[in-house]
Amino acid sequence: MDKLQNGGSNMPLYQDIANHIGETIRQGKYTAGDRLPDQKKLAEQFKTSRMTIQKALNILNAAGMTYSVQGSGTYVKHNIDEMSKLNLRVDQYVGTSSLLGGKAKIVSQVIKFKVDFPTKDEQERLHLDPGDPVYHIIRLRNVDGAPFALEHTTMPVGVIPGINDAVLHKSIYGYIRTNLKKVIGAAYREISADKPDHYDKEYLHCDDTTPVLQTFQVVYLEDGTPFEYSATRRRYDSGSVTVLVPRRPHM
Amino acid sequence: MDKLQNGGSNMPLYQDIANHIGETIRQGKYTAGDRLPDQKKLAEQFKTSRMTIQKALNILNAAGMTYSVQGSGTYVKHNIDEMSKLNLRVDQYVGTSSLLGGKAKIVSQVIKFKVDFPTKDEQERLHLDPGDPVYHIIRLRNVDGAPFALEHTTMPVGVIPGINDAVLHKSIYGYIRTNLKKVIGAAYREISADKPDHYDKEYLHCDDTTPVLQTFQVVYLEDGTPFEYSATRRRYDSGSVTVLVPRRPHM
DNA sequence: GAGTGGTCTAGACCACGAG
DNA sequence: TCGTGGTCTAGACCACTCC
Repeated sequence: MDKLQNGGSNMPLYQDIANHIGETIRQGKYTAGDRLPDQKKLAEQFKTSRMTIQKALNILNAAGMTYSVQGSGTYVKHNIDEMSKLNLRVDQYVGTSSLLGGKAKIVSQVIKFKVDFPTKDEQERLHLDPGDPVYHIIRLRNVDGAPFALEHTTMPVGVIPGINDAVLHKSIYGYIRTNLKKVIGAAYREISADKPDHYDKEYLHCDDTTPVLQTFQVVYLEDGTPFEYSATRRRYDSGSVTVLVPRRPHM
Repeated sequence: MDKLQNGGSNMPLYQDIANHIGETIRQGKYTAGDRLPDQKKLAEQFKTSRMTIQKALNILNAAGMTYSVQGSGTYVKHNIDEMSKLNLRVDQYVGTSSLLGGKAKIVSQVIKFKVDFPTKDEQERLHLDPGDPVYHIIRLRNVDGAPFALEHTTMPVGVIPGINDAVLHKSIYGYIRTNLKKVIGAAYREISADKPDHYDKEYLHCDDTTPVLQTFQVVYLEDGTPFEYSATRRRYDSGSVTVLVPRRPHM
């Protein structure tokens, strides 16, 4: 019947089932507002237990494709198309390199690169002692030949050692994952508008009436160690920052 | 023992256990980097099964307090303090009324309130036909007597009926939850910088060099029906928008 | 190999929604 | 009252790290 042709996948069963049901929905077998078969039937259909079906449905619910109502059933939402597009955006790694679909050509120009002791503010944000050195980096990001953003980055040398010019021209995040084999965790962002400073005027061609969109962020490793404190500044007409605010969770 | 004195709580057991462990961590019994007792021990300690303990730990992991490594253990993160603060911000309902801790006094001044047919853009965003009427609302939000934000709101009359002047001066969201008994779901936001328009100049006292921070959002009900399309405009010096980007989830 | 978390089962009872 | 999803159990096996 509806057996999974999973084959050599090493994915958990509930993940496979979630993908399978999600695919079924996207194919239009169930449309907006429809009720899915109940958990007992799904368990029989996929020859598994109800707990496993529930894990699968939880994934679909969290992904915004369906929602469950106790005593009633599990239903297909009315805006899957948009939500799945939005989830893609949220599901991307932090860092400018992935803001666009990865298709544009990004060239980084290093404007400043030196090592200092951290300021008071940086000590607090990055959990550092006054004697722990940090990199201070300013890079101009050019997209398809045009200046796009200015990135002011501070990183602790002790957490992310071995940064050099070659790394700066490629991807710092790739270096952290591949060479340092560290797992990147959550990030905290603060988005604000600002008047242009002299860097913005020089490199982004701003004048006094050109608003700047600033995304300031602290990024943490999986274990909670902060490793990046940065501000990305862009002209107001170069796009926006998108956020998906999920439905209020439990805790 | 470590028995829970839950008493008359109607919270699920795993939620109680998560709260309990979280409280223990906050009290400093476990500090940054410490490993928690393994799941088997926790199950014995709380007189429950391992599956229930896992659900509790999943909550703590999702909340950013701990993280689990297969084959190794569950550990306390290094930045609980910040993360819990950030989670509070993310955990709040959408709408200006909760941007500040709820302590400031907010007074709404209705600048415009009428019913129209939707524009092309609004039809798309709110899934409407050209003949479905919408409210067009502009409100000035004053915080502690000073103008703080301009909210341009569009809502479908068919989804949110019965809006009137009394509702506008209080909370639209409260009206939706309490009177219409509808459940609010996820929201999509787009944050950008902009030059001031004539409303901003008149009501927020902007001049030509004053950047404006605009938060544009579409809010959905639990079943995925979009019910609000709005733009909130503030002066660049009135604060920022904060976002917590969680660790990349499964789907 | 011992110890850990991740997955999965085959049941059970409870809470809630709808007719 | 019946059907639904939510919770919970007491085990089991597997994948992974290295205590």
